[in-house]
Amino acid sequence: MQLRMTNQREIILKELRKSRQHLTADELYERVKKSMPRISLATVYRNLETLSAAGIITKLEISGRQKRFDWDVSQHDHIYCGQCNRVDNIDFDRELIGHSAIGSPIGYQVTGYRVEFVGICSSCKKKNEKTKEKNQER
Amino acid sequence: MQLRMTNQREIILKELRKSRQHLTADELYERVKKSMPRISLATVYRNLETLSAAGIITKLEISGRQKRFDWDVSQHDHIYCGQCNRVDNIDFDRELIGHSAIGSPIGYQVTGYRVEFVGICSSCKKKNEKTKEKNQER
DNA sequence: CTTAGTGCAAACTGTTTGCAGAGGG
DNA sequence: CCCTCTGCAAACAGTTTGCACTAAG
Repeated sequence: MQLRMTNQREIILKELRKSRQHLTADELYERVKKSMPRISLATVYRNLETLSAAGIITKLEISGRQKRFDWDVSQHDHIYCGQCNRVDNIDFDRELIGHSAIGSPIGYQVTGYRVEFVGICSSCKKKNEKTKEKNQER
Repeated sequence: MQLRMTNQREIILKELRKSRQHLTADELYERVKKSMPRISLATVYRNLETLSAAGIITKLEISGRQKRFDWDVSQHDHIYCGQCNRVDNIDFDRELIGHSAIGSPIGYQVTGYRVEFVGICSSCKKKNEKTKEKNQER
């Protein structure tokens, strides 16, 4: 099966890369629609699937309901905001987890692992402080 | 808001603990139905939510579509089979990941992290070997 | 030309919710 | 008795799919 570089595929890829973020399919759909109003959400889903299968982008397996897609194919870890679900990259020394660290995998053949950090992003932090102030006013 | 120990809640909890596994809501529903046929899936969902909010069980934030629930409340990490999505516990020295290991969290206040191992479970491994043999026969 | 890709609508999966009635404490 | 919990059905969110048509190579 060979890949064709269609117009929609090109725009999807361009928008994802331009965003420098970890977008969901529908976030990307909203952006792509601006330059290609008749594109369908299904096409966005299909292309994200195809592109990640081809290794051109990465599908993020992250806690939470929505899948996110990463224009950055190099291996790295993520942190997500427990409040707004925003995802960002995080520097983290993966070497720390050697295979020696793994105990009894009960018959599993371990093929990999993911480290996922949780936190509160700066904009939610600010939001919370404002809410707190408001509550104190009452 | 206080918790009532209803019949259905008790059975749900009992079945989850009895299973010694990391069940999804509908797997649990199937089991509970045997002793309480008129229970609804919504009740199972509601109770799993309530019980995990109360800290009596744990809701697993695991890659993949379905949520799973763990009768074991103590902190531990998991490994899941990339093929059948089965989830098991894994021994892993969490001390290895000190906060020192974390690089630039770009304004995040880090509250925690999850380590999730991926692999192929023993029964899928066997299944694969059999399939391979069959293919060689042809 | 051939066949991968598209838009649309409809299906599907996992989960949540509104409501009226049931039953724990 | 009160108020949380239940069963049911319907709604919901995110994603996938069948189909006839379009367009890339």
